[in-house]
Amino acid sequence: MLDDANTSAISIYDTRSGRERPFSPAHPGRVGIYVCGVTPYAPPHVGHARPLVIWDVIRTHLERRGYLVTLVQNFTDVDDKLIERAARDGVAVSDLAARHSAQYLALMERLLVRPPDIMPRATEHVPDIIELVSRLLEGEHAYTSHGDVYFQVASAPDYGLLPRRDAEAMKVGARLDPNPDKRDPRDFALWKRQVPGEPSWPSPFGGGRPGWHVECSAMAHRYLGTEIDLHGGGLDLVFPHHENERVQSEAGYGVRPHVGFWVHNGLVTTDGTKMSKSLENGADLASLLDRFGGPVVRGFLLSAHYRSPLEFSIEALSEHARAYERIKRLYLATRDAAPPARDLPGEAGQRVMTFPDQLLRALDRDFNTARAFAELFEMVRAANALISGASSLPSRDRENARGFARRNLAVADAALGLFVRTEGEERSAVPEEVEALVEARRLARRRHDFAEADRLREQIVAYGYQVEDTPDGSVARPLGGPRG
RNA sequence: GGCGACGUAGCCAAGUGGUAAGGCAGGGGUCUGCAAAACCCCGAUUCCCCGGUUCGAAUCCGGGCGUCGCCUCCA
Repeated sequence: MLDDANTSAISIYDTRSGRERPFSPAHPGRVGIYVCGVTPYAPPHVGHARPLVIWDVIRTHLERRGYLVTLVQNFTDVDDKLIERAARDGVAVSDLAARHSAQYLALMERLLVRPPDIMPRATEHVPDIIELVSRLLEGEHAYTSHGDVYFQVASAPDYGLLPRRDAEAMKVGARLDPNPDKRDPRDFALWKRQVPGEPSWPSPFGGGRPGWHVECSAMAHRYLGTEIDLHGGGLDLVFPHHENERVQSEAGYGVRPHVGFWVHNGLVTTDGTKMSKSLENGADLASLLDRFGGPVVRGFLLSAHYRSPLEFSIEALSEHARAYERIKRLYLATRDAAPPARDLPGEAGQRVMTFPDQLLRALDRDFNTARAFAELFEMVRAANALISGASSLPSRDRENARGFARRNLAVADAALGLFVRTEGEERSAVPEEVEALVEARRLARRRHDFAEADRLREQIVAYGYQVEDTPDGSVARPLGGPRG
């Protein structure tokens, strides 16, 4: 099934215009995406996982619709926070950044996220940053002040466009910056002068390091050119980060607009408030992955539309784990099914056969993963009804339904990333002792000694397993349902 | 204080003008030695409140109330 990229009906919500618009890239058939990554100074929490998973789905869907996608996601590996933390812990900034970047990549893999095409680091693009700052100085969009370089906000007449805020009001409303080196409180640092003990690089405007915001403009330009089709990040980056990035890119590279669609994801909250590293109320991503497995955490993050706020709790995650179990069970039950050979009867049959199209259509509409899951669950119910349940279908049709289910789950897996394929994460084998108890119980049931059978079941439960009797025999599963 | 977003069943959550998806929890049934799983049936005469536009509004407009976010650390 081939899709013509030019006729696909993808629409995307754009923060700048405040509405959903039909998507079309600057260059037909190709999409350049820049997503703001992290400043690797602390272990990630669930909130950091959201954009990772969302952009994995977006990227994959655009590819599925025929686009050639380039996804760039950066590491801002030199920054105030990093410097403070490194000083506090008595380690080198580069070591701290390297350690947390590596951990971030490992967690990304556990979330079943494909690595972005390019993952640039700010420290490896200092020449690009210097070049941009030089251009801004030449164009008089920036000025130097005691070794610092500031962007002159007054030179961007439309400042406030992205956050849709009044530029003058921002001047008044801005927190008073005690920095007398700035001409305007809204001005922001492009280059920070060298401070002993801090990382620094030589530059035409003196030794120092990049300010926050420039690195993204420079790296996006380096890998994607002057027109970025999709630019993403958390909603909390809209201002100041993305707005500053926008004005400096447009002023420095002379393109406007330099971004087609600004795509911002809603924030993950706990107890009704935003999760953040500084507040330390974030649930540690690594421990959640240990407890629930990649697919469940991933599915939870996709269970709401990406722009909605998402309230995190162990209960919410557990609830999603139970929902996921329905999908996983069908997956396990149809793994060995042969490909579908002919049409399925009835309404349920229609539902099952048309699923791939329904799923893709849901994603066309601003990557509506919540709706995609609804389609998935409806398909699962219809497939189960055909395969087992009250189905009166002949076995040939049932087998065919299994084939369609397998195909559908493969499609859903490709689009949403539902199932782990690596050995290490697969469900661990049932211990021998438990297998022995299952066998003993089978014998007890065969001689109709149900009291003994029930006693053995209790023993199996004591091992943390639950036994299920199916037409194909009895199987033990870990309590809490299938994992990963 | 300014700007923005959101407010849908017990809980989570789709739905942007045509008469309320899906999931979890709960109740009843089928199947089963009993369970589990699966399937079937049951839930908002109604979408925070009040007005307005319209033949028709959860959806558009105005005004309240509430929650959250941003206003130079932030995914």
